[in-house]
Amino acid sequence: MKQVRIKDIASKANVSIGTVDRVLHNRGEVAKKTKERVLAIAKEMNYQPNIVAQALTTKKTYRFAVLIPRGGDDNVYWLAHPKGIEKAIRDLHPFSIEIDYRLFELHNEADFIDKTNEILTFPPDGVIMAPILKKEAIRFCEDLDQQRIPYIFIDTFIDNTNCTAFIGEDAFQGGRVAASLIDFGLATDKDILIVNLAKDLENTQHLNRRNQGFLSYFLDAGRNNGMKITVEIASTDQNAVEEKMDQILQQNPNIGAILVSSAKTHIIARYLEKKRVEAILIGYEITRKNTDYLKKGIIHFLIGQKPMEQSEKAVKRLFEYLTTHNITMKHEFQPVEIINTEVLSLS
Amino acid sequence: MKQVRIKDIASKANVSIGTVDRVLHNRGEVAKKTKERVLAIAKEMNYQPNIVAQALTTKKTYRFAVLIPRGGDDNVYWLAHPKGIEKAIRDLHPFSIEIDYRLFELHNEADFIDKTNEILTFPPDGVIMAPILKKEAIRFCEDLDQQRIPYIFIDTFIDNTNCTAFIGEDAFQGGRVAASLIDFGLATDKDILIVNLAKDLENTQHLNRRNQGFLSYFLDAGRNNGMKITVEIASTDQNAVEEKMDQILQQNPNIGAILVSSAKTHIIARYLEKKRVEAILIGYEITRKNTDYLKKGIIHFLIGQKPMEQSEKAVKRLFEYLTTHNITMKHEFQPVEIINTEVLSLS
DNA sequence: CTGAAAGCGCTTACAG
DNA sequence: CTGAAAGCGCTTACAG
Repeated sequence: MKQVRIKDIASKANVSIGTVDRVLHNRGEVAKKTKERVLAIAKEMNYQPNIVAQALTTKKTYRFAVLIPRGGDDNVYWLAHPKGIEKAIRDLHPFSIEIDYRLFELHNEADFIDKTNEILTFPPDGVIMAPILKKEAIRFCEDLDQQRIPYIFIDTFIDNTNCTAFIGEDAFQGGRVAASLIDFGLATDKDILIVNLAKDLENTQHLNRRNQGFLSYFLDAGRNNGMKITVEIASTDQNAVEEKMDQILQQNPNIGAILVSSAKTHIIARYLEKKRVEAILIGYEITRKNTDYLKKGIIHFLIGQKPMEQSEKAVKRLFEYLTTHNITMKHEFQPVEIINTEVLSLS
Repeated sequence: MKQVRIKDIASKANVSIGTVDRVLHNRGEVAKKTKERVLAIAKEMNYQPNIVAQALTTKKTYRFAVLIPRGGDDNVYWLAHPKGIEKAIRDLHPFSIEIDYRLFELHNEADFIDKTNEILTFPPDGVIMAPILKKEAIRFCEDLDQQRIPYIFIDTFIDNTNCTAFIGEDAFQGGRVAASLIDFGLATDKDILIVNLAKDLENTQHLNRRNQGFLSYFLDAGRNNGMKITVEIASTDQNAVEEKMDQILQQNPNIGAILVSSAKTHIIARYLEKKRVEAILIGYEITRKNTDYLKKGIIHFLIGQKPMEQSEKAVKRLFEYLTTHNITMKHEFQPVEIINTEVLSLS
């Protein structure tokens, strides 16, 4: 079981270590026959490069491009990802990784495309991306495939691409978790309101999966037998929200709990606070605006999808892939976490 | 800011690199004057060894002793720690770490002392320990100090030792989290029963902190204004538990929720199941026996202290300390997690 | 007490 | 197309 070195391969294949290296790295200039022989032997001996020696000689700095939406005070979810990336870089010390952040404006296709083009020109050793804009992302993946640059998806998954890995939330399960919390805290005869609150139907697929999970919980096992009412609010404008919510609550006086399927939970929280409506409120994402209402007791629970951990894993997987060509797990669902004020005060 | 090598120190000090190495590693055979000169220069140039080169030449395998209680089917908490350790070792690849597990029988002082002596004889490069038996642990720490072997505490902290770091649960906060969940699900006029269920008062300090946290929550903010009743059950024998619980519940018919402050929650769960008592039940630790009752809906939530993560961090910290002498964080409280059936099905 | 040389496993010019 | 040599930063005998 001891380490196989290129030296061992070389002597077995009757060539020099230089030739083995050329074969292993596909740098050409090797006779087809030799190449095949070396490859066969390497495989047979189960050669794994010593990445310590590699690091020492090349002193290579891996360059990763990170293509995600720009975070901000109103979008702390995406602000968290870079923190996870920095954590991974620390963990990977003393190997050297350089991150090239390309942050695009949410919902701005042109900006997204610009950023992808920038990435293609430097180009990086690997890409970590949130393929939120599906059409544009697929196009980009094709370009990356052509340049043989590996890429990992975070947050959102797209089928039929050659992504090295995907790391993200199991949205369906996230919905079930939200449901189980409401089920625990709500009287069984009360109604539940599901609010889909998102500008431009952003990320609808994700939100739909959450809602499916939410409803599936009650179909399977829930004690609650009140109505489940769903409402779409396409604007986050406070007035629009108020008007709509007033109307719904008036028509359904028996509502005892509200689920917001997106990170915009704080908007409904603000409404409940202003109108002094007593109801259980549960939503998604540990953003500042949300946690403020959590602390006030207006939001009862938040379901978090651990963005830091997602990005941290993405960097580690990509590095592992580049150094060893191993893929640990193609699809990895990050378990969600249940957050309330008390858990929050610890982190 | 580029890397300083021993070569740079050597030329500045007008000695050979061999001498620099001898000084840096305290291997003697160096004139006092030279030694001081080299040390001064190294410090001035802020020399940091290149651990990649180091690893390549020495092929050193770090040996860590792990002194924790033996896990088992009835003690899955301690079974989880080795998993975290293995995870850390994988993450630290290609550096080589060898773990020497010294698992002692809980509450067996003689066994604990035996194991500490075994550790002192081989001896390891560092120790990760759960200093549960305070007196014996302090004695051991003194021996380690003398041999200049660094040690990290997990699970339990002891003051006035030279431990490199501590990683564990914030038990007080864990109690608050449990309280907040009961507060969410329980009618405000119902009573709450706190069960301290532990053989031989094991780990009482930890359990006490949890209970203090639990009660502090209701003093601070809770909506519940029922009674808080505490009962000690010193035996985990099913009959003893039944008798005691029968008595308590008869005397206090208004109890709506039960908190078990230890991992023995499943014993109360079994009681509730058998007697068909309807009550909210919350406890600690994600053990198999507990999660079985979680799935049945008899335990509603478990508070987990992420044992795997604790041990994983311990290994990484110790390795970091040995290679760089940096201490990232002396005390690190692992945030607790809220677990119910739905979250569980993800992990 | 000190220095010079060899070697860890790999990559990178360079010579043929 | 292929091999031999130098070098990454460090440690380890060995010679003096």
